[in-house]
Parts: sequence; structure tokens; C-alpha cells
Amino acid sequence: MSRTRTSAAAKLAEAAPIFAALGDDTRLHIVARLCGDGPLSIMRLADGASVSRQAITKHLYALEEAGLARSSRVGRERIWELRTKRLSTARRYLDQISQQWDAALDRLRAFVEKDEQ
Amino acid sequence: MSRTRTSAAAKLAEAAPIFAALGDDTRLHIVARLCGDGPLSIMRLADGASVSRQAITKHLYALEEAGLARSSRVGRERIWELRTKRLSTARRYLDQISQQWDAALDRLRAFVEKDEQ
DNA sequence: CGCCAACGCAACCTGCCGGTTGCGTTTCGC
DNA sequence: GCGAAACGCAACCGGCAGGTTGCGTTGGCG
Repeated sequence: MSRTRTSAAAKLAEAAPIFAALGDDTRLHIVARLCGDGPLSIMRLADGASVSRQAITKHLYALEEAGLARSSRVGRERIWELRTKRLSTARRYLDQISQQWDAALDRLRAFVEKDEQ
Repeated sequence: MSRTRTSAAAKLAEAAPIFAALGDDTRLHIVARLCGDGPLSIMRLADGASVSRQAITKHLYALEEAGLARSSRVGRERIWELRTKRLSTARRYLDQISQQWDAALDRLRAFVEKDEQ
């Protein structure tokens, strides 16, 4: 019922799609590429990749649905860029997890009054 | 060729499976549960869940393969706990991404000499 | 104006992921 | 010692994710 617990549960359903989006090799490559070189067109992204342009396109829309990227039409090209706010959402979730875990271990240790391996 | 760039590429192939493991709803629920309550048996984990015990078991081994959890046999139970070091690996990767992106945007701004929306 | 480059759309295929079910095995408790 | 609890193993299944291919559409360019 506490606010912190509610927000944690809410974040959970929100964080899973983000992790899922980052959990694919090709997609993580795209993210890294966009990250190192800044906004890029689909062709540019497909050039270095080991899969077809259409595959890249699909992955880009997957990243968009996860809120991790957005695009804009420029001439006959479509330029994609990262949405870093969403990345920090995932990061914050991981922080929260770690802290909760440490707290749980502390309580456990206090309860058993004996140190674990 | 620089060490930082090499480690970034190495981390990429290493980070994807972690994100993939966290990218499933059921699995993230398990992580959150383990996180809040400390080490738990399979039954305990399956009690609150909406899927069968076997599903939970499969997910636990998936988490183990990703390096996110480990188990030990205690009597007729198997107790599962988190491996937070692996979580921080993912966290560090996200940090790296954000920083690279900011740097890329700076370079881009310097190149175009005009601020983006 | 005609061509090519960059992209969008849609159909199709294949493998694997998430889940269930059934049954065997070990361990605790009485 | 016997039953039940907690778990392991294996087979099975439906659906969808990831990828390719083919073709249509739009915009730049000489």
C-alpha cells in the first residue's frame, strides 16, 4: 500500500518492454551505433549491419515502441535518434533493484544473526 | 583500436543476454520478488505468480544462464538468490551509452553550429 | 524529364520462447 | 516406514519475433 511499493510495481510493467527492446543483439548494435555516431539514416545503419535493411527498419520501430528512439523524415531519408530519457528510466529501475536487494539481505542477516557465504 | 572502444564492443555482446533476461514480464517479477524478500524457494516464488511452478523454474534457469541468479539445494528445496554484480554490469552499460550519446550530440552541435530541437 | 536512391508495405517462412501437462525422484514429518 | 511436499525431467504445443524477398512510392539530381 505504501507509495514506494506501488511505484515499484508500476515501474516493473514499464521497465520490462525497455529491457526487452535492449535484449536483442541487432537492436543493441543499433543503439550502440546511434550512440557513437549520433542520428543516422536507415541506410547508414544498414550498411554496417549483417542483416537486411528491412530487418533494421523493423528493429527501429521496435525501439520506437519501447520509447527508446524516434525518427523524423528529412527529404527522402528517415533519420533516427535515441531518446536517452527512456534509457535512464531503465537505469533507475536497476538502481532501485540493487538497493532493495541490499536492504533485503541486511534484514535477512539481522534475522538469522549469522553471516552468509 | 582504443581500449575503451574495444571494451565497449565486448560489453555489447555481453550485455544483450542480460537485458534479454530482464525483458520478460514474468522474469522481471521474479527478480523484483527476490529483490524485495531476499532468497526464496521455487514454491514461494510460484505461489504469488500467475503461471505454473515449472514456468517459474524455467525462468529461474534462464536468469541463471544470464548470470543474474544462482541457486543452492537446501534439503528438499532449492533456494534462489540474485547476483547483483551482473545487474551493475547492465547498469554500467547504460551509463556508458548515455555518456557516448551526449558526446555524439555535442560533436554534432559543434559541427552544424546550430542547436537542435 | 527520366532515373536512381532511399524508403514503405506486405506476404511469407522458420525457429524458438513461454507455457502446460504428466510423471518420476528425493526429502521431511509423523 | 509411508505419505505428502518440493522439486526435476521430458514431451508437447501455439504464437510470435526476427529475418528475407518482392514490389510499390516518393524525392533528389543531372
